Amino acid sequence: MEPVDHHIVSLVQSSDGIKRVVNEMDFFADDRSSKQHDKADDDVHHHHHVKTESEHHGADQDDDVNTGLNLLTTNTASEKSSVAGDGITSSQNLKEKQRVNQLADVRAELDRINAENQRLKLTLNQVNSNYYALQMHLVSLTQRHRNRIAESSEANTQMNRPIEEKTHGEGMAARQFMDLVQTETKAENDELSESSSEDRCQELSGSPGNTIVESMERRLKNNTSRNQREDTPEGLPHPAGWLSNKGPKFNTSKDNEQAQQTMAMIRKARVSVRARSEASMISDGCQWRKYGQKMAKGNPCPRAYYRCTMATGCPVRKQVQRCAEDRTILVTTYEGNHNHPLPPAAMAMASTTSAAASTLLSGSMPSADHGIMNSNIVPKGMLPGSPNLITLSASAPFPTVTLDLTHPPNQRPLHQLHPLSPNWPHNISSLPAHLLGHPIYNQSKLLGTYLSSQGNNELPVHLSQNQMQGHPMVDTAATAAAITADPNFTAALVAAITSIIGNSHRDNSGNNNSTTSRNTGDNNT
DNA sequence: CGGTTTTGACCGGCGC
DNA sequence: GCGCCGGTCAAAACCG
Repeated sequence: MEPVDHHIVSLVQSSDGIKRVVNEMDFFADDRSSKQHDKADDDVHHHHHVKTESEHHGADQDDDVNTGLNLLTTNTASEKSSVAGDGITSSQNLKEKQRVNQLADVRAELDRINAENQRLKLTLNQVNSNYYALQMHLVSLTQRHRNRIAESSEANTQMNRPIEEKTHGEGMAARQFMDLVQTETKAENDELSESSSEDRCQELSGSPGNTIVESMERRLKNNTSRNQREDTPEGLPHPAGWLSNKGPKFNTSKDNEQAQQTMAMIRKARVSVRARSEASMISDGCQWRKYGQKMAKGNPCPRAYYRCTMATGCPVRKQVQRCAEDRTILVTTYEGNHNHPLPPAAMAMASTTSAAASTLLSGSMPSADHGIMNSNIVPKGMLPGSPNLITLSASAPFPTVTLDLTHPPNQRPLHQLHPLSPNWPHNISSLPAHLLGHPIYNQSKLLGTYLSSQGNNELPVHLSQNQMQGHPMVDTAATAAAITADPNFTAALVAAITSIIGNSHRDNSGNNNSTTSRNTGDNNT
């Protein structure tokens, strides 16, 4: 909303006689220097300019102060007459200026409040989404845990019962939750012989952005079968204090059907990552082979098509294209599911994009009841002064979630991103919350170590440990914060992966991006 | 020599 | 039916 007045200023400053008024209206001078007059901003300015015109028109009803509008084109004879010909005294001009200023001030305040309102709505929506996702995961974990308890010996039952009982408590502590996750993770490892190897492989695989979908599908499946046995999972904490009542629950077959339809739709979803990079392609840990390049309409930069070559027949594709407006931004769009386990490097990247996909998943659930997804559920520009991290769009045949990692670092200092800070951004806190317990979630530890290895003391360290010790949402969000706050995220990620993973997993991980390695010159490592 | 990139051809969907 | 467009194929070129 700030560019509104900024634009007013720039417009009126080009005129004679109104310049002083304009300067007084420049409430947002701080933003001026940071704004780029790219196409997107031009659109915003144009949008607000309409309001500016009406604003000035309203002022014209009281006084003949119409000069600002005419500045858009040329100074007309009528304008000159209105300024010089009517003999308006300086005091009247001053009053007029004051009125205009007050009007602009009120409008700016109104815009600001509206933006704040939208932001709060978004926050509420994200919180509900996070709670819903956690609910899904918790139901799955608790049910499996209960099954194990029923099948285990009494000794094991005595060990597990406290954990189970804790899950019944209202407002289960995160520490307890993570204990459960740990127990369940161990249980899953023990159950490897029970579950098919393919399923396990799927659990460990997934292209960036779709692993969470796979996981959620299985959780949904588990939840479905369990709901057939019992309507109310005992392990699910009561909504009060933990879950939102608005969160969709698959307690009926209708809900399950709808949810599975949603899953089918989401399976086709794409995850787009926007990151500033000089490289021709960001390194995400997978091996890719370029199979085509086309000039897409509306973008002078060619679009490159890659397919995953880490395993024969892997259906995962990705498209890489530079942003037309800002060619320093590289847009990578992933599609499909890996049919092979991912190396840690790829999973670290997946933890980022899966967060976006999970947001797509959770955020689309309510509207999915109608089979329609709202386009741009998170509109761009929703958060004044802060970057847009996640954008959902269903305008395409398949829903697309965009994870934006392109915001400048000085726009949101890292110290403001500390989880304990009151300035903790709500939009970031909505990120990968329900990666908890997901296999890729554990890779956050790697990512946190990567980031800390880059010498940035402000970045969260030992994320996984902290998450295991009772701050799952906060520190997972800190991971995303660290990612998004780092303008050179790709470089940091690649360097860290190379330094840490490369030693022990040199064979199948690290900077194994053939395309990137070939384009070493433009890789920002 | 094997894997990858390049690049024109080809295909299918979609709108007019 | 035709053209446009996005996506893919595949042969040739390229590279280590």
